[in-house]
Amino acid sequence: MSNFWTNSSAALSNLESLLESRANQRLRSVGSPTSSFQQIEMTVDTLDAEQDPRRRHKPDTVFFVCGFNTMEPAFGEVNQLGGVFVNGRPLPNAIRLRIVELAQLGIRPCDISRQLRVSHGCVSKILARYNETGSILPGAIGGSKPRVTTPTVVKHIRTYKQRDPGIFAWEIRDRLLADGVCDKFNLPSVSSISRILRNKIGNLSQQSQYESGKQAPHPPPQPTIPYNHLYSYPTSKVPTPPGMPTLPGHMAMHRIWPSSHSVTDILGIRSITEQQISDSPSFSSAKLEEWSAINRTNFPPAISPLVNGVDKPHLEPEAKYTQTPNGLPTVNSYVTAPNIPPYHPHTTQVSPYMGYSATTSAYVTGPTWQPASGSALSPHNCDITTPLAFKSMTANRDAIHPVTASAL
DNA sequence: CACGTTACGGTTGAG
DNA sequence: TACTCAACCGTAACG
Repeated sequence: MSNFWTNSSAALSNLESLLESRANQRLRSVGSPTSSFQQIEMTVDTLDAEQDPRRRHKPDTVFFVCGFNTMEPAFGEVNQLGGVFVNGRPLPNAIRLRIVELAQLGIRPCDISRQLRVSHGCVSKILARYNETGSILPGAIGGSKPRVTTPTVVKHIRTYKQRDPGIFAWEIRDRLLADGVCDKFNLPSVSSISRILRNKIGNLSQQSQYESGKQAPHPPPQPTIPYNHLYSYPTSKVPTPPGMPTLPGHMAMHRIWPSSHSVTDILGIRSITEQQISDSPSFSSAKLEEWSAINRTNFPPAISPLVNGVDKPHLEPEAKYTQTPNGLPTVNSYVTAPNIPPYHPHTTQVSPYMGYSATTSAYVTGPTWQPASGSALSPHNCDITTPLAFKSMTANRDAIHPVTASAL
């Protein structure tokens, strides 16, 4: 264990210098800091929007770089570790990814917490979620539960009322349960049923009194989709990625996590591998299997070879998000600061100017460029840089995301 | 000291 | 359009 710790620390150290020089080189190559930041912002916003259709028209919490964006600047708070966060909003994907990557390198959560200046509870939560779902991404925020009184339920209520105009709302409720139309979780309240009877069915009972004698008996209500199905994100909200088989109903019961949303895909591995395959017929399919064979459940941090190599099966939980195959973060691409600035617990409202730009990855810290405000605070400014996992992938990634790459 | 859990104050977005 | 409410968030504190 201690060996691993030593090794990973050394590796990390080497990697830091490697990436720092690489990032600095890139920054020089793109010109002014302004253009760099703007490019990063564009890239990051696009990527996040692609990852989460619910944010498609609205960027995630944006840590706008002061003076680089005409939009309203975001403000953050400083936690006890000196990291900047926005209350109520998820950490940027870059940070989330870093957490997972560092854990994969065998770095202890407490150390990750300190390095990234994220509370240990948050680190714990993100790692636990990653272990469970394979995704680093936050859950879907906001929205409402699906309505209980679905058209199917209303239809059945109508049927009951037609068959027995004198039926009470509570009896309807019982029958909905008994017939399997609803379960205890999505059973409408008596008041809801009354409201349906009043508003949606109206004079039906009266009408059916006249007609019931003539009508053929209604077929018994067919048990319909259980609530779980309803409560899980409706499949209509889960666009099936191109080339991905549509999930069978029982699969949709779970929160589907398309692999397009996995760390692997966020990092662009699939794109890379696919590209390699298409570009090079000789690319062994075993390579792909290699990726996919690495099961997330074999997550022991010190053992699992690559966080980025952990590909998610297509049927993993969490269907809320979609992501383009190139849902690539620029995680590995932020300029590191040689030293972590001291924690200044002055005000609780600071502008995370030098922070990670926005949502996904790319964030730039350190002395490369200083904001006009002179704020030394950099959210999650840390001295850990790129994971080892993708060292060999960077060239390919650059090709895939020229904008992102050029910004760094 | 490390870490899992939870209360809290906050944001978000469908209904 | 404004509001509600239940989902989520990360932090801080506790054990």
